[in-house]
Amino acid sequence: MARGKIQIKRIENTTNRQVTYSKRRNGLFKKAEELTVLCDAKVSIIMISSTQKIHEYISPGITTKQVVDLYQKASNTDVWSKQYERMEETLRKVKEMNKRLRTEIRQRMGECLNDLSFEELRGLEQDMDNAVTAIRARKYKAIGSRTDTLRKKVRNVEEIYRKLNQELEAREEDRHYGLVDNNNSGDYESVIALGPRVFALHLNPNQSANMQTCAGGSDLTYTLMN
Amino acid sequence: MARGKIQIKRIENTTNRQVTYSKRRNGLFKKAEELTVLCDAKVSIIMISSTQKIHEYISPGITTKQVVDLYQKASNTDVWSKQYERMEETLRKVKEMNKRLRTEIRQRMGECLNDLSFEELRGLEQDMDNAVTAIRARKYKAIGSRTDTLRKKVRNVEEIYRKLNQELEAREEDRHYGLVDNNNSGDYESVIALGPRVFALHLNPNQSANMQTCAGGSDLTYTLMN
DNA sequence: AACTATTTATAAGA
DNA sequence: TTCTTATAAATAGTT
Repeated sequence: MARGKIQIKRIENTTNRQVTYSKRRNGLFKKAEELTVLCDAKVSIIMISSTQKIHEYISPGITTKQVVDLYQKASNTDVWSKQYERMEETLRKVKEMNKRLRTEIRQRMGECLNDLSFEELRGLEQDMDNAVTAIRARKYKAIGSRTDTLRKKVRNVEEIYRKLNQELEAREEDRHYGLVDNNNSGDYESVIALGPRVFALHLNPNQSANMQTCAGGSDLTYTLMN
Repeated sequence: MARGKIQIKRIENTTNRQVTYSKRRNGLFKKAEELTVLCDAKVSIIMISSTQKIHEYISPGITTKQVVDLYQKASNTDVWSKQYERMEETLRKVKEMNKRLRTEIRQRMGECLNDLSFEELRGLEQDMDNAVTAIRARKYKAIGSRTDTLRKKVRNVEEIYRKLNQELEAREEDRHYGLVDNNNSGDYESVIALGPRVFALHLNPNQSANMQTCAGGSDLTYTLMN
């Protein structure tokens, strides 16, 4: 385009090629800039030189990412980067696995048994029987430990009852001898009712145990095991 | 650049702007093409006009995707972040669901029951019982239809047996009167053993049915129902 | 990187 | 849109 016309074909001389690349790249970017301003357009240029260097132009007021996103949207090409494709594949597989798991659960719930062969049905039944056995065993174990806890609570209550009775009897005896001791003994708080030998233990309904609750008089409140 | 210099600023007249956009776009693409050939480079141009139309140029031998991937790698800009993030989130959720499904299956197999409460255990047991019942019912149904098939096979064998016996007796009678008929009768193939009235029916072991197999003599082979 | 002869791009008009 | 064409801009080859 100056000092002689040139053929549009690869410049074999490396230096010349790189110089021309640099000059024309600037020319291209300048044109892009003018276009941007004159026509109120947005331009993204990405160039890769023969030496694999990357240069870009992007119109002011926009990012390359935005341009590419728009391009992507418009061209309906959203399966691009390798990573994206890999992730899509993974997602597909995980979803597939998910579906299979759901089917298996449904089968284990007694649904969708139509596509099982007789042998598969037999296997599933066997499997389920074993599972039920395991679950039942577990449940019994849970019942057992729950019962143990309850038994301990009962023992705790019985202990409180026993100590209270002891103390009460001791005080009764003391009264016979005209002695009254205001000190508490033992590691529990005791409030002794003056007057008739009646008291109440406030228990939660499910902690009732084998204590009889007597009506009237002062209330005795004990902290039970949880 | 011709017929008078212009200011590089937005062209207010819409028509002029669009005409200039079109002309300069072609110019830009032509320059990009020349650059591609002369300098052995790769160029990607994406342009968005003021009317939001998208045009692109891409050098031969490469795709816009490839250019953008390279650009992404070089600039460390995740152009796809939005979509990528969305997909990542989806993948996370699906994997989470997957994990829960696996746990549920394991529990339904009688494993990993530790983190279930007593009530959950009870519910699971109930559920499993129902499922086992359904599966067992299904199995019995399958057994039923299998038995039906077997019964039909037995009837088929009995029928063959009956016809053979009939024919054999007819022949015995004929022999009494000195007559031998070489024609087969009926829609089945019959091979009559000369000599003692013994024959065998070859059955698959599981198709044994209630036929007694007689030893010795010639074998009669029949095609049984499948 | 600068120069400049020449080619190329293009603004305005048709 | 396309063609024309005068002129601005780009640039190949040189320094």
